[in-house]
Amino acid sequence: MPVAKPESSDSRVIAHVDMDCFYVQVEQRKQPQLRGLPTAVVQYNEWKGGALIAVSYEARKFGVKRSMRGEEAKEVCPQVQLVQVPVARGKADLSGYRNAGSEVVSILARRGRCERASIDEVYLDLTDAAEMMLADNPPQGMETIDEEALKSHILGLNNEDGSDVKENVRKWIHRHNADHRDKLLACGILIVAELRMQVLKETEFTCSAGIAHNKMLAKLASGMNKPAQQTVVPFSSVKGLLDTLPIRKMKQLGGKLGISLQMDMGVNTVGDLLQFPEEKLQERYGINTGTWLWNIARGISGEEVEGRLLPKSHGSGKTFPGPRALKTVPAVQHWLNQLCEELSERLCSDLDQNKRIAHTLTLHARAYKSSDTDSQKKFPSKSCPLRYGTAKIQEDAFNLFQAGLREYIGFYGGKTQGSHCSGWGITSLSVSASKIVPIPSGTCSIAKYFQGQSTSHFSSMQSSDNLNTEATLSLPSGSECYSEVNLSEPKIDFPKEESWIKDTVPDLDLQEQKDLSSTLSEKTQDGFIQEDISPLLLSGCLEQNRSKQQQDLTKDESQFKSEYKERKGKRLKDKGTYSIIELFKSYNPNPSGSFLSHEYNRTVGGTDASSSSYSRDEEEGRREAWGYNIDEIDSSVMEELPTEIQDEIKSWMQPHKRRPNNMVKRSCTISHYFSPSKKS
DNA sequence: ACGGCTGTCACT
DNA sequence: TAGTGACAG
Repeated sequence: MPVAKPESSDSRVIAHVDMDCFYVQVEQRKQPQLRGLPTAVVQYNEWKGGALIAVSYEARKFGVKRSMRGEEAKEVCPQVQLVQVPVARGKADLSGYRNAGSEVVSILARRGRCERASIDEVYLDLTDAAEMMLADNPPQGMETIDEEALKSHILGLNNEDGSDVKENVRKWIHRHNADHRDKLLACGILIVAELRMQVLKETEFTCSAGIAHNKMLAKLASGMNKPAQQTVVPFSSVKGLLDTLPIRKMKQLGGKLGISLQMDMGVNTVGDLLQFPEEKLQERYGINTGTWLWNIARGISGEEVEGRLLPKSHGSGKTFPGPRALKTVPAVQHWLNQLCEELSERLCSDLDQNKRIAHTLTLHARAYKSSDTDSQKKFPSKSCPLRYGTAKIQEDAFNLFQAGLREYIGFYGGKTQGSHCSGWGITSLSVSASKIVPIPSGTCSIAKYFQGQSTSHFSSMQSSDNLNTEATLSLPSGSECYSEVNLSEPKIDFPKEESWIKDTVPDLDLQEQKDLSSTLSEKTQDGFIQEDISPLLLSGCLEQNRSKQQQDLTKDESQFKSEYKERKGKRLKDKGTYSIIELFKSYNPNPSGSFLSHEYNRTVGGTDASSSSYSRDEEEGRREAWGYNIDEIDSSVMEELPTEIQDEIKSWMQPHKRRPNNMVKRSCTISHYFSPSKKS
């Protein structure tokens, strides 16, 4: 359910940039001969020509639509060029599109806070850039306005018949008597036009954009004139825009909530919403959503543009529709292995390129169960701490699947009362990695400190310091080491054939069932420290990049594990006497240089800030990734450190400023421009 | 037999 | 928390 956020200001300049039929453009850049031709991107060509997932504007003119099959598209447009999505490991591989999206983001992030909203959409907060332009070189004083900016669409601008549209736009941008908000938007027009031209020049991709005072309106506007155009929503046009806008066109109202508004409340346009008092909406839809609805009816949306250039999770999944459903455990395992391979690859790239580590692995599946009492039961999602390394991810994912399957099948091991074997089938599988946090980069002074005071012992092991600090200081709570307990659990050996349930799943009594299905969650509640496993996790990824002679490390892993456990216990017990310095000195699981050494050099070299690929907020996230409350660090430990380092640690530990979830505030700055009764 | 594959967010 | 569901493109 949507939630209302207070609006920080009603004169922000927010842009929403939306790539035009992005997948098509990516394919056309690969194959320039396709440019200008009606083109569509399809995935899985086997069945009815595959499903269309992107359609060029040329093809749309012929009536080709997304959600058509390739064959249908050929019927309405015989000359349509169908390009297949790349396939890897037997599944669609979207990495080319993801990477292309990153190219775009890195350009758009140049002028202000930038939020990657999806693979092909971005929000920008250009308020500061616009204010600066207004102060230094306001559009009102410019002699010429860029051609691309003049092609903008300005909602509410009176274009009488025969009038020169561009000339009207030029006048609007040049107006001296405009209010502050419109002048800011005028700056936004110029900035966004420039950014879009940059994108075109550097990536060959066109995009469309909306420019307004908040995200909701910007998003609405970006879709109004496509492709390759931009649309502006001046403050004064908001009411007129929303009045007749079909309610389902609003973001978040395209689903059940929108239907309910229509069916239950008779609301067909956003304007229709205005007649309902806030209390009525809250009564029907809850306090948060009620206020949110009341706000959006008035064009109020306080959502901030989050500075985030990178995704918060990675996933890899595949569906197995109908007859293709997976019916044996080995078949599931095979596909899980493929999915995990892809996921692992992406996690390693993320670690390599962005210095981020994912902490949670989740398995999702959909299943059907014929001949059973509750066949609509959902296959449960399961998650566990994520260990790096393809084989480990595969192993963990498979265990999650088995845990889910046991729960899904239920107490009787798949047998119904009539001792009839119940068939199950898996119709979709996906694995995802979440809780991705940056490896703290703030270790600069710590690294210097130890480099300075240590002997050869330390200097030869610089690269692992990063890991160690991360490992020992991070987030409390979570599991000790999932791998040690859960993975050594007895596993069921499945036969290759379909009837394994009948043949091999032992009949378990109630208590056993309970134990099995709750194993995963129980093991994570032991009060140990999640990041204790980090170096182990990482060693999995390191393995892949490491040369042979470095592998001696791996064989010491179990020893390292138990030492680690000891130390951790000690730390928890002897809180007052344990030294942070001891922690730093004692772990050196990776004596040779790893890929992390380059990160180390970068930060120590002091050139990090300029070369960082993080947005400002992500840099903050890096510091916050430690997630420690300063109070939780024993003062005697802190005192051992030089003040310089104490200060740095304190700076990472600053608590989040966060509003409680149910705090609903409303800005009336916009609302008082609307007439509805007492509310303003 | 399904739109497939991703991704985010809020609720409980 | 972990797990679920809604929504989007």
